[in-house]
Amino acid sequence: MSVGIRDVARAAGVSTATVSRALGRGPVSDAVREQVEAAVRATGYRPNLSARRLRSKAAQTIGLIVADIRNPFFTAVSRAVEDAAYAAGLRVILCNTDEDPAREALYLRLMEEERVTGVIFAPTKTTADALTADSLAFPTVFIDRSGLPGAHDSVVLDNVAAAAALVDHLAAQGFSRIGGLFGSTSSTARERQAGYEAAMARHGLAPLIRSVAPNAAAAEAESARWLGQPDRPEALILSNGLILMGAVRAARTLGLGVPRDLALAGFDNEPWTDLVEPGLTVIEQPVAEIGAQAMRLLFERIESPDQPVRKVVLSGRTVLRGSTRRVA
Amino acid sequence: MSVGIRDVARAAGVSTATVSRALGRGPVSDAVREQVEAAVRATGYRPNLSARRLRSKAAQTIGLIVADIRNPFFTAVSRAVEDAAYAAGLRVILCNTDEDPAREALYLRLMEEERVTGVIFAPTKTTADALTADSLAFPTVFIDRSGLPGAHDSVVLDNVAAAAALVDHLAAQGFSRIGGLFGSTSSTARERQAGYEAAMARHGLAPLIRSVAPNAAAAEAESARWLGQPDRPEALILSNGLILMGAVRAARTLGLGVPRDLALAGFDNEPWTDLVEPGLTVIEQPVAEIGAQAMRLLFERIESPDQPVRKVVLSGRTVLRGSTRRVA
DNA sequence: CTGAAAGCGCTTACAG
DNA sequence: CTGAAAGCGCTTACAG
Repeated sequence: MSVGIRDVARAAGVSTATVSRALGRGPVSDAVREQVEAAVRATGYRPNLSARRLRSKAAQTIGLIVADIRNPFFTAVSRAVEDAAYAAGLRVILCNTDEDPAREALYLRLMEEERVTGVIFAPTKTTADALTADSLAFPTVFIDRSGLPGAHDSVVLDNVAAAAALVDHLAAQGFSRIGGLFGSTSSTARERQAGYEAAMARHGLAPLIRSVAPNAAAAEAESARWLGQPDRPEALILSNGLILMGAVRAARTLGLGVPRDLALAGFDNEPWTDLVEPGLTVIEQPVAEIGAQAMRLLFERIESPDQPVRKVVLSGRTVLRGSTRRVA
Repeated sequence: MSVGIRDVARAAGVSTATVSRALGRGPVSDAVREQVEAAVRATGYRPNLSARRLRSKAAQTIGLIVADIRNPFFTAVSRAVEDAAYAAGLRVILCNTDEDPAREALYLRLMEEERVTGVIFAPTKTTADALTADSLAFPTVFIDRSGLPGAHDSVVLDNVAAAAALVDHLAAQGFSRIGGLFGSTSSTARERQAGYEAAMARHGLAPLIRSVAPNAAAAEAESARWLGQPDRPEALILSNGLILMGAVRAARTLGLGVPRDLALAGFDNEPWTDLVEPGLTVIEQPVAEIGAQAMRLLFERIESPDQPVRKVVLSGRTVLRGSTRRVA
């Protein structure tokens, strides 16, 4: 029924070992290689990847575990990862945890069972804090988020500097009641919060902090509560694109004009942020670079398992738009 | 080094066959099952999925091949597919073709080599038209797009009706120079174009049609050329969310007010479409339902390979917003 | 309910 | 460069 390597061998008049070599990079004569290729075409043979992986003990697979595939940041990063992986002849298993530690555990177990070559992972803070250098059975690079210091290779944004840049800009525009709404699940949100706090202190301003599940619906609800209060902030910093969207919706619903009644600045230069009036000031992350660097670190870790742990910190770019312009 | 089923068997004092049964749904005594589970915990055993798949000839895997993962429509559908798959104990391989027939061929081949249980596929028109009922070695459900009539199960929108609804609305608002910008790669764009043409004819209006690669950059460029002409349309229908975004950008750049200088209506109720002023009129697709129905068709096809081909046609919902309001 | 044995479809030393 | 044979780590008839 299904055609296997034996059928190809028979058709080509060679052994299965030779077929295997001809299809891989083994040493075979040109004449034999052509015979084998003809036999493959004639039989419609497709190698069984499960058998190949089992025997060769090389899964040729990398796992990509992201926190939320609806977040364009992760879609963009994952495209960069996939491009690099397929260019290197590796397949990608994409997993989506929804910021849920239970699902993270599930997928990490799956990675073990797949015997993956390596993993790129954006963990929740809960999971990251529990993972020591030797808790993972495969080479792993953290992305967007870091874990215990020195435990894992990682590629992250300079979150402290980026958040501070937003505060500096708002302060320079004359805003002083600057609030910060940060995600509750990631080390990255904490770092952005720390950068915010440090910068606020530097400007002699009192910090106004709330945290929220990093999705648009939760952010909208929390923003609406906050902005509905009489002593509401006059400017808001939002720690990612989803939270930024939630805040924009809340401002709309409450009838707050941006930036007249409320200035807005956030993270992630998503395609819609320059389309909503008057344009949203954001930190743009080098998404393609993050994905590419993560793959580079992963490949190098696979090559040299014992090399020191590395952390690549990339700078964000501040994109100034109308949402933070001081209205006289 | 790595712990295998033999190590577990030894630790539990049973045969490997018994371990295999205890881990699966084989008949084993409760006492033995507990011993085995204890041995699994003690040894840290993780089954090798490649070996399991090879031996059992059940990949427990479905392939999901989408045209563009940057398109939120496909991200949304893929989440629905994944939820259903993981609930059924199946893994998902997600592939992204970028509307490129060469990449589609590559991934279809990969699906064969993985011996997948089934595939959900959003093909380009080029590939769809080349795929007869028996050209695929695995059960397949087309999604968002259909192929040769009766060749494959599919879940699609009622594209003709949806496009007509947009034309009807614009015509009712008094617009007559209504243009249509459609994607160039999918059967779906063609159907939307057909619905547009029929409705225009019904209203006694002359069709104005252009087509473009279905991405924001190409759509922006084409829209800018079109809208820069003196006899430009006074209203535009855009065949998906990416093209809609491109058109919005072009209108911005040209300084055309919406809807004063240009009315805009499109497909896909993406989160940003109600945020850009004055809100964009769109057809909302039942994305979760599309994913869930596709999985249902796929499961039923796997169950009953010889049942008749089915096509599920879902209705879109017209969401009216300011972008199509007639300004006196 | 349990075990011994065969075998899924490949690749890879080992010889030649 | 090529072939015969072993074996990757499981599951599954086949017996009992």
